[in-house]
Parts: sequence; C-alpha cells; structure tokens
Amino acid sequence: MLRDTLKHLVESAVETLITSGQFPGEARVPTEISDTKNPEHGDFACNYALVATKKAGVPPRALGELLASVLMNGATDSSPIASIDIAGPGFLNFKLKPEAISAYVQTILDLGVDLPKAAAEQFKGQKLPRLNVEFVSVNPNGPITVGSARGAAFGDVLSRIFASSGYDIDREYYINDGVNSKQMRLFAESVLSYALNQPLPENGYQGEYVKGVAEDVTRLYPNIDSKSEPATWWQARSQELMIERQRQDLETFGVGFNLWFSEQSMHDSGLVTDSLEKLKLNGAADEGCFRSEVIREGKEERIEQKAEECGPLWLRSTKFGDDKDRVLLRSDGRPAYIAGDVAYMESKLGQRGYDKAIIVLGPDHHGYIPRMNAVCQALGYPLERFEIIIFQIVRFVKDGKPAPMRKRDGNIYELRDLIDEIGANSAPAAPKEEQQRIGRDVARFFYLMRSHDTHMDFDIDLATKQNDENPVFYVQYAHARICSVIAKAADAGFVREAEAARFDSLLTHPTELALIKKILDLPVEVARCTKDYGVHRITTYAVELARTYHHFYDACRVIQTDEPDLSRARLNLCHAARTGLQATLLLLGVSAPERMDREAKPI
RNA sequence: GCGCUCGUAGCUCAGUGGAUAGAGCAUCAGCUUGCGGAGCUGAGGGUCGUAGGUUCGAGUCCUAUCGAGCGCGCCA
Repeated sequence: MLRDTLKHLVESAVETLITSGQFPGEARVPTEISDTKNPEHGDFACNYALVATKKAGVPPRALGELLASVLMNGATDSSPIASIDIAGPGFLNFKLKPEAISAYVQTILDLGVDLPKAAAEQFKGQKLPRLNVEFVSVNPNGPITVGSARGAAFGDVLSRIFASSGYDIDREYYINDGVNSKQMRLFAESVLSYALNQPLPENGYQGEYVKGVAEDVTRLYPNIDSKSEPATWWQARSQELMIERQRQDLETFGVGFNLWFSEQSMHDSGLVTDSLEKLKLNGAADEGCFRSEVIREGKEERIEQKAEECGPLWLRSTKFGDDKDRVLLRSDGRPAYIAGDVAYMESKLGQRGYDKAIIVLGPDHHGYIPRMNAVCQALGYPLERFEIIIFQIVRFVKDGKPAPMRKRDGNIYELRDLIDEIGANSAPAAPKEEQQRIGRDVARFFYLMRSHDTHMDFDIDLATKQNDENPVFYVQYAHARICSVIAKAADAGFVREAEAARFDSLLTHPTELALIKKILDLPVEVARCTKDYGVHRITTYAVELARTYHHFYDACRVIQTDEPDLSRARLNLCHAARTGLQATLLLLGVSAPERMDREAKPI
C-alpha cells in the first residue's frame, strides 16, 4: 500500500523525465521499494538509480538527483514524501510525513483479518489461476508421523496464503488405495492377525497403531465373523479406519482438506486406461521391446536404448527429460504405480481443469520430479501447469542427540505423540483440549520457522521444557498484552468511537510509525509467498511484529487520562496491531489467546 | 557412479544481486512506587565450507572442489 504509492510516484517521475527528454527511453526499468536497513536512512529506499544506470548511460547519483528533484518539485501537500536523500552508491532514501503513515491505521482496521487480501491488489483485473494443492497423502498403512507433519504444516499454510490472496484453491489428499497394492494387502493381513491374536505375517506391520486399527474394526463390526470375511473386506476396513485416524490427527494439528481423492476410483472409472491411450496417441508411450536411458560421461549426455523383454507398456519419459523410460503396464498387464499418477495428472489438469497443480512431497520423493514432469508433458500439458515442491527432512533432537523416528518400543513417532508431549510438558495442569491447543500451536510454529527446502532440527526439549524461550509464546504474549491494554483502557473510559480515526495523526513517535509500517508489511510478505513459497517468513514476520509492538509499548504509554486524544490514537494503534497479529496467526493456523495464564512453576 | 537439497555466530536458523551480514537460545551487565517483566536496553561472539568466475556491487548467480543428508524398482 505505502510501497505501491511510492512506486507509482517514482514510475511517473521517470516517465516525466523520459517525455521531457532528460532520461532516455531505456531508463524505463522495473524498480523496487525496499526497507532501509538503518532507520536513520529514512522509511523506504529505492534502488532505481542503481538499476537504471547502465541502460541510461548516466552515473547513478546523477540519475538519483534528477529523479529526486522531479519528485520533490512536483510534490503537493498530498504527497507522502517529506524528504529524499541520495545515499551510498545511489539509493534514494525516502523520509515520509508522519501523517502519511498514520493515515493507514484506519485502513488496517477497515480490512481487519482480511489484511493479507490487500496483497491481491497487485492482481487487480487479472484472473488468478485455479489451483489444486496436494499435500500429506500418506499411504493408508501408517499414521501421520512427525516427519510427514512438516509437509502437512507447510502445505496447509501455503494453502491459507493462496486463499487469503484471493486464489480459488482446492486442498487435496491423494489416497493410495489401489486394491492391487502389496503393501496394503500386507497391512490388512497384519491387522487381521492382531484381531485374531495370531502371529504377524512375515515382515508384517507392527506397532500400537496397527493394534488400534484391529480393535476399531472389532468394535465397529461386532457381529462380523472375522475369519469368514474375505481379505478384500479386511483391506477395505483397515484402510478406511487408518484414513480416519490420519484425518483426526491432521484435524488436531489444524490441517484440513476439502478433497480426498481415491487412486482406485480412477482404475474403476476407466480413467487410467483412457489416460494410457492418450499417451499412446501422443506418441509418448509404446510397447517397443527396449528401454531408453540417459548415459552421462563427463559433460557428454547421450540416450542409449537397452533391449528389454516385450510385454510392458513403456512411458518414453526420456523424450521429456527423464533419466530413463518408465513402465506403465507390467509384463503381466497390471498397471504400475505410475499409471495411477498419469491418470491423476489427467484428472487434475484435464478432467477437472485446474490451471495449476502443485504437489508437496517429502525429501524421499525428489527422484519423482523428472518423471512427473515427463508425465505432465507427455499428456500434452505445459510444465507451467505443474509443480512439485519438496520439503526437506526433519531431524528430531532430544537431550542434544538425534532422536530416532522409530521409538525404542518399535512404535513410530507419531504427530499425535509430539502434540501431546508438548502440551503435557508446557501446561501439565491444563485440560486435555488446552494441552492439544498448545501442542498444536508450538509444533506448527516450529515446523514453519525453517525454510521448507532446508534440513532442520526439531529440538524437542526446546519445544517442550523451555517454553519460556519459545518464540510462539513471545508472539502470543504480545497479542495477550494488547488485549489486556484494550480491556484496561475500557475500564478507564476509553472506548473506540465511530470517528476514532480523527486522532490518528497524533501518532508521530518513531515506535508508533514503525509499528504501523510493520503491520502494513503483512500483505507484502504474503504476496511474496505466493511467488516463492517461502512461508517460513511469516513466522519471522510474526516475531518481528510482536517485537515492534513491544518496542512501542515500552516507549509509549497508551492510557493517559490527561492526554485523552493521544490515548485514543494509541488505542486505535493497539487495535490495528492486534488485527495484524490475528491475521498473521490465522495464516499460520496458530491461536491468538486473549490471556496467557502462567501456571505455577513446579518446584 | 549419477541426480536433488543443504553448508552463515558456541547451538538452532533468518537474509528480495545492494549500504556496517541479522534474530532467538546460551554467556555477561543493566531497566519496574504507571497500561501483563513470557517484556525492554546494552556487551561480547563471523575467513558466510574452500577456490576461481560473472559485475558498478556476491552470503545470494555460474563453475570446480570438500563435507552432510536424501534419492536412483516391472515397490507403492
């Protein structure tokens, strides 16, 4: 908002200079308004002169001085610019009039928690792409682990960011429920073994959760004679109960989906067969008795054909940049797993017509990128309509040492264990529901603090025991503090009035202006996230916003009975700050408590 | 062997080709007879793995190299 205004002012000043012949036409370059690193440099900086210097053939400082003089000479009372300095190699440093900044308090209050939507301003008049974001998609033979939870948190917040920016977005969970799956058959056999109290099959699934599924089946179908039911019945029941368990854990984690898409449904409907036909028609699949592979020798690359037994249907993915061709139909005619992926791509980009399909996958899947890109192109769709985002591995650290993902008793480290552990340690006396809320808030925040494409350590001790030092509490505390101030102000007779905004121009203190500017950064951060998926910056932003509030709070007393107008202005600012924190925490799926009652420390 | 990701303070990590590379934790020193001290202020701590290159300018881009993790099925 503020930045957009400045950007437009700079651009029109450049136009003025070009039309008057003082700048060459080449000087029309994209420019950016950025923060100043040092507050002494003013409110915002512009790198125009540095970027344009080469094309204009004029030294940057000379460009900057001309531009600054046009900006200042043409300035009216309504211009937000108070002064411009040319600094360093040629930055234009803008100092804004305080009232130009404080005027935005009312804008923030009008937008409320829709504040991120202001990010959509940049898309005005454009039709935003219709998105499908697929994430988690854990096989229905296991629980949501602390590892897959990173993808859950990331995909969820990315979806929230797109939605808040005005995109039409579906969040989808792909259920790997192919009836031919060996894994699922073995899982069902393992469940049955538990139900019958028999030894597990070889390499069978073990752990509490398998037993739990067996108990659930027995409980839900008391009149069923377990033994007499066919294996397919057990497979179907095991699967649906496992999925339900996953769904519940994700819900506790604050992650929801509006579409649950079944792999098997595409086999049943014939979409798999049709999609393979389409590949053949496109010349991207055939039954030739060979497989192409990319051979690399130094920098040289060549494709070699290796003889194979006849029978399978091959996806000639090497035509589209993959390392080797992939099997679509096996020798015995059964579809390979990737056949489902082909149909799934066709479902998303063809049948259902999404403009773009995004898939969030774990680090063990990065080998899929070339082959899935090949699938996309083989079906005749441009690569721009498909994107895989890989999140990196999480290492759990306890007592300063890496903690195994499988616990000593053989059980898998589940997301629900992590949530319970954090909640129980942070608030031992709180009711279960409250503990889960805390566990969810802290776990989500921790996962989201790090860039998704960097390996991260999840320090369980920090997340649980040292909760005083926990950044999520720091942010929530700022919110609770604001709520407390607002309540206190009401006791003192300061209640917001309809025309409260008339006092906003009294906000001139550096910490007041800094706070307003910081709140206005939220839409900027959100807009960036829709481009580079750097959702972790939202957690950094949340901490910075909280800190900026604490600075203001420390420097400016809000409630002063001898300064009623200033008190009202600052109260408005408190409401705006609360709005900013609420909007930020809402994006992160973290709660914004109005009170944080500290439990007595155990002795 | 090939490919992908990462390497920044004691630890965990931010960092949009731009100004003196930042934050939290940890360590040390301060701040409260006023709105929540889960707060604020200050100090110390860096060959941005290494070596080249691109350019007005590189933690950021390119190449090489070292190190860590992951992936390379007619499994799903």
